Amino acid sequence: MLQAFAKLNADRQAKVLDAAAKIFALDGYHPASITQICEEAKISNGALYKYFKNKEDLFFAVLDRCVNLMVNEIVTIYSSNHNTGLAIRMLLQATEKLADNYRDYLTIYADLGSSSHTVFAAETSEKFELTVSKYLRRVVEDGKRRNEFNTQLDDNLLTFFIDNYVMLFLYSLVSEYHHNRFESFFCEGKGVLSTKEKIDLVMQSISIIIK
Amino acid sequence: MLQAFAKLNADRQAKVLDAAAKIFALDGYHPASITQICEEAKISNGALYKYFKNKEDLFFAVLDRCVNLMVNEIVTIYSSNHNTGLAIRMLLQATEKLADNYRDYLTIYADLGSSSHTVFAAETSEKFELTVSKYLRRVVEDGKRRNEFNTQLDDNLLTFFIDNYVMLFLYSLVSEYHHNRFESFFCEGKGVLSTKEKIDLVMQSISIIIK
Amino acid sequence: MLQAFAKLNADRQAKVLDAAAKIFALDGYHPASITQICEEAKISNGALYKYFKNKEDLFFAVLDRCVNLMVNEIVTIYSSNHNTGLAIRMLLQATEKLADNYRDYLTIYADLGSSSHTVFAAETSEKFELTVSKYLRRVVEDGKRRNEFNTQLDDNLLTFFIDNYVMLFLYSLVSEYHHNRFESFFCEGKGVLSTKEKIDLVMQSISIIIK
Amino acid sequence: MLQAFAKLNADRQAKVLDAAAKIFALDGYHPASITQICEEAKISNGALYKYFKNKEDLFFAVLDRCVNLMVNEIVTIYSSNHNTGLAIRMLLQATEKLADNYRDYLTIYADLGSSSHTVFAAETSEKFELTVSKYLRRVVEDGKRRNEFNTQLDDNLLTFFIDNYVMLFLYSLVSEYHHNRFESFFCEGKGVLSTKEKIDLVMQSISIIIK
DNA sequence: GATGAATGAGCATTCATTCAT
DNA sequence: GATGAATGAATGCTCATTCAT
Repeated sequence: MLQAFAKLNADRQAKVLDAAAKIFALDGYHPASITQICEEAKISNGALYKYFKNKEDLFFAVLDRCVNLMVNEIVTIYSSNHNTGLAIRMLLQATEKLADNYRDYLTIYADLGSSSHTVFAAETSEKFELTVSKYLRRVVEDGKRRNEFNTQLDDNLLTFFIDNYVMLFLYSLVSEYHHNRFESFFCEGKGVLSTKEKIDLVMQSISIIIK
Repeated sequence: MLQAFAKLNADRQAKVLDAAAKIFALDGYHPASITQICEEAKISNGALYKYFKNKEDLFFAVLDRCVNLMVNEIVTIYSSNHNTGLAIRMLLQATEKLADNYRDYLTIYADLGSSSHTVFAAETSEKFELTVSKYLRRVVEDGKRRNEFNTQLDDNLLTFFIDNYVMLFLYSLVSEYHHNRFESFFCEGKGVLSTKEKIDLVMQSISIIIK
Repeated sequence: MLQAFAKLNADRQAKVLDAAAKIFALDGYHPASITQICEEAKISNGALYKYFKNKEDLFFAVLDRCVNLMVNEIVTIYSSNHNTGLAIRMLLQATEKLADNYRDYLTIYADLGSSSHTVFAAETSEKFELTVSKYLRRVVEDGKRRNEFNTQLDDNLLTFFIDNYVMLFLYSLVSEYHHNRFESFFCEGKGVLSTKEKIDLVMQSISIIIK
Repeated sequence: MLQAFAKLNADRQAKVLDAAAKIFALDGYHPASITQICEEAKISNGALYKYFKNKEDLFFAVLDRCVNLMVNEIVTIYSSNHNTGLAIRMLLQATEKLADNYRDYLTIYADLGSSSHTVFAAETSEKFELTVSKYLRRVVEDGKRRNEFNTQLDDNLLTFFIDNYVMLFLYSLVSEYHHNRFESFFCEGKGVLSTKEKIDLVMQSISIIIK
């Protein structure tokens, strides 16, 4: 990101990044075309290159916004103090909210694991994963203190357990492939599960470990 | 896939598809270059277009082989009749074996969820997922019959529960990103978990539901 | 230059290099456009990049041909054995011939001294300069042996002396600027000096040192 | 050059032109970038286009200053009245001084002969060449009057003779290429000739025609 | 008057695909 | 049947120039 972009007002910044996010989410990094992004953002090609050094620089800026949006969403629920089940449900709902408001960013985040994005993944994902796992670790510790778990699994395994669900739930919100996979277990490919129902199913599944 | 390719002997077919798989696995579908694939396969550019209509057609052929290899691996353990824990462990080990012998194909499979591959995912993934979930459903049913579970979760949720672990374990074998995520729960990014240890951790986690 | 170009028959090679030379001569390296060169050569954009790694690679190929053509021309007069005056005149006539048959290459050669071409000059110019100065040194040595000089200047200075004329004569053949400068001394900018006349003037001037 | 530039005080004018000269000298006209020039001159992009109609207009302004600086330098030695040898040496020293104080301008001047600068050469070079050749003609006439020449060459050829040396000496001061060529005659590429030594060599060479 | 953000035509280069041999 | 040379549309990117402020 270059100086010129930092100087833009937040609205215009968001407009450009959202346009880029849209195209990157649709096609992935490599097939996404700068021309298309410029059209979407309604700025000229030259303007984009005043804002960002190159395509990669733009992508990193999108990833940055991506992480910020996601981390913010977690932060809003962070200080809450609920019982284990509710705390987990709130994380799932925060994820749902992200998918509603910032679907493109969430899609990009979910794509970071794919091989063509390996190069970009490292720094980016860590920040979000750290936020989520910090949240979950607190949930686990609080839960243990309150004696709400009915299992002897250590904290690491419990956090891992819950995070797996959160991750695959997140994927199912933005990837057709993962959505289909999710549904295949419950409605034999009829494609009718709403997000609310998915949350309920995840919660039922997680409830194994909760008293 | 065109007639000309079908007529090739199996070895030559495998050589071409393996070469394509290697390049597709490395870069993802779009960045992968036909020229590179031809070089890897030691065939001429023209030959490739005698075998496949276009890049997409080639990719589908790779996906086909991908699914066959993976399904075969599951099929070899299908008829076995073990207690629930061992049956699940065998599935994880089958996955490990795939990563050892056909890493490129497994990588491609793991990439199918990403947005730039959405177009290709539908038909392909279903077949493998179906095989796995059929296997797991039998494991669940057998386990219930033998009263090896200590939970009231219905069959769907149990299958879903186990499959989630299998899926993320699979991802962790081929995606650096998912491998790091996996480790982050257990060794704070020191990057030292072997596949065997990962299997043990997954098994510990899954053991919650087994008596 | 890539393999693909080496495989082309000499005619086609020449056609491509001549087209490139024409454009490079007209505009200089940087302003010259690949598109224009392709049009001139009547080959597709893609073909050019099968033949040469990039614009620079193409330019070096042109420079190579340039030096070869020029060196060849000198070589044809090399073995001759004339008195000093005639030997020098033959060098000037060889240069004239180059300007007639390969004007674009000679133009490019003359441009190598300009700052935007500094990067390319080193290897290229040396070869031609060496050929010329080897020729002139022999002329000087032979002349001295035959006692045809009426000056005590050492061999280096004599060679330098003659080469200066050759160089500026060469420049005057391809650069409007140098042609005008040349004429300014003799016909007050009327622009009427033929190449033959220029050779005569140079020979008159050089004749100072010859008995 | 636009009105706005003419209104600037001389210092500011020089600052802008010197900046432009620096960049033009470094890269040649076409590759030189307006942005870089503005940065060098510490003025805004917009300001430059208030001062000059376009890049070409700016270049002409630089050429104008170029010629003025060079002509001035010659003018300072013009009225002197020395013997032929010294008069010529003074011209070479004036050239050396130009290279010391206004290297960029001298570089640009030396580039005017190259094909990408043909468009700009005409008007510009004439003025300087005229000054030089006027100076040399006077030197030649004075020399003849004083009977200092030992040759029958007519005035034109004598002026041409001397000017050739001056020109190539000038080139050798600003063009690596011509410097190397110069040295190649005297020190076999060891790259050790100082400007003073070059002047001495030129003077030795020219001394052929002086009694 | 001065700024510097915005423009968009133009560039070098790549690559899936075709087709004459 | 097989080859690999040729194609040309499309890409990321640059830069002289304009113009609202």
